Amino acid sequence: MFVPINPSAEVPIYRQIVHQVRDGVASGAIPPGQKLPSHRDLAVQLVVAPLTVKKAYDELERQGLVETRRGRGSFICERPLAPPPEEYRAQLAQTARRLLTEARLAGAPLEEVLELIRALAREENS
Amino acid sequence: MFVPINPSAEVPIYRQIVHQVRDGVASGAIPPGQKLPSHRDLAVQLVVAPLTVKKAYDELERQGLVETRRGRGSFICERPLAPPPEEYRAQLAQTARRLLTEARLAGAPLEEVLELIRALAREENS
Amino acid sequence: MFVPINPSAEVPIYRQIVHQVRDGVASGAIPPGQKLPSHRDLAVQLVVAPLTVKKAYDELERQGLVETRRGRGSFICERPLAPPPEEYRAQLAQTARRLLTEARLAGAPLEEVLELIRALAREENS
Amino acid sequence: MFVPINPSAEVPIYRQIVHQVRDGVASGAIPPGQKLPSHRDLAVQLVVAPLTVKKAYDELERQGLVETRRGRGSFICERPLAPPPEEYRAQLAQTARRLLTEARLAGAPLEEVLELIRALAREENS
DNA sequence: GTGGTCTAGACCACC
DNA sequence: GTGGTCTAGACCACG
Repeated sequence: MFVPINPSAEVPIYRQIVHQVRDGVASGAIPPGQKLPSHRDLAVQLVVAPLTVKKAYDELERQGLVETRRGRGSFICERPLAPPPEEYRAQLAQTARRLLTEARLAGAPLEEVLELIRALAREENS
Repeated sequence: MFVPINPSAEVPIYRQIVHQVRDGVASGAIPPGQKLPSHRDLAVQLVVAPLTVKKAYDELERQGLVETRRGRGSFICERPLAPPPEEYRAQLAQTARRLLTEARLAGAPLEEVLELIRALAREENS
Repeated sequence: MFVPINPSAEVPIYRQIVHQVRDGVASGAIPPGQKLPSHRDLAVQLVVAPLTVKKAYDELERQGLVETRRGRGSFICERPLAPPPEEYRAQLAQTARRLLTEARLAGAPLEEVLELIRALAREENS
Repeated sequence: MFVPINPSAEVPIYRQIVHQVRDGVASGAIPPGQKLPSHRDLAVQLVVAPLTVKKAYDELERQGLVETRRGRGSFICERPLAPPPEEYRAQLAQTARRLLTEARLAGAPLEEVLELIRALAREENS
């Protein structure tokens, strides 16, 4: 369920974990209500410090994606999240813009970018 | 030609500068061979330390997008880049994946993402 | 493990540090996986500014010889390098050519150059 | 007789010119007594500033390799140079050491380095 | 004037 | 404690 962490990557370890959970939820791989591993267990599995996993879970809780019940563990929220309306669209546009820039510099035409996205979407739905 | 820096943004200042130049080249706003401002001048213009601009220029040079001639200044390369084929496509796919994740969590359907990209592409071509 | 820096040498300090590490790895004096001193500590030891050591470490990382883990430190890569095949041989030939030129102008015959190299090789292997 | 200058190279232009002359003399391509082009002519040919060529000629004169006669031009000295004994051997050893380091990191065995040098020596003598 | 390097100190995020 | 970034100023070599 979790893929290995890259400790040399530029994005901090705790955020790599956050992304993994968010991706899992967005793609449906992790269903609402699902119990997450204890931060200690996940730390062992990912070969990182327990505090680091804890920080990721805290971040997810702050984002309203995860709920922690004392003595029970951490769970994906049933109604995962209220999409913050405007701000999020802006973020979306910015990521899209970066994608376009990268594509241009790599010499990939627009149509190829669109096809790439369609392919990824199909892949995650299957 | 350069837009203001956001010194409190999460992405480091030097990288904001890198992105501005890359975006400019990708969109055609900065033509090949164009001389960039001296790193000192740009530092004044952007209200940052000269070393910070220097670091951005160094990075761009390492990426093969910019060429520096001592005593002359820095210039956009004539043939801006030998696209590192595999590696870059992987990067592209990863950015695309992040875009999809963000869209899903924001509740935006696939078609809306595709339309957003098309709109941005049109906008930059006009 | 590190020898003193010559701050008045023509070759920049940060590159002297790069060379020391490269030499150490090439000769086997610094084994793969070895942790390097923190750039602050090494700065104290070599009596240079921390940023200068940092610049050297960054360069080594770009060369694929060193791997940096945030909050952990910098380490010699386990499989130190994927030798960039062509480019590196060209560099080798160029250095060899400079050696020959220097030898000729110093009046040293070819055989003496060869013997010098053999002697250095023996010395480092012992 | 002169090969193009690389204005983006790390080694300064004037020194690239110095090297070209030194190499030419060492290999015999430029015979003693040979007249060098005027610094203005060479500047045109190499597409650099006249002052830069002048600086290279000055350097060569300081090294005792070139002699300038006012109104006549610059000439390679008849008895090109008194080899500064000790200092130069030390320099030689240092260059040899760098060659060995590069070779090791490129994975080239000692014998290959020796053969490379022999090949270059043959090449220049032919 | 331009880039190349270096310094001494600061603040922050991460582990 | 560790790396990551930034600053403000300095000096030098180059063109």
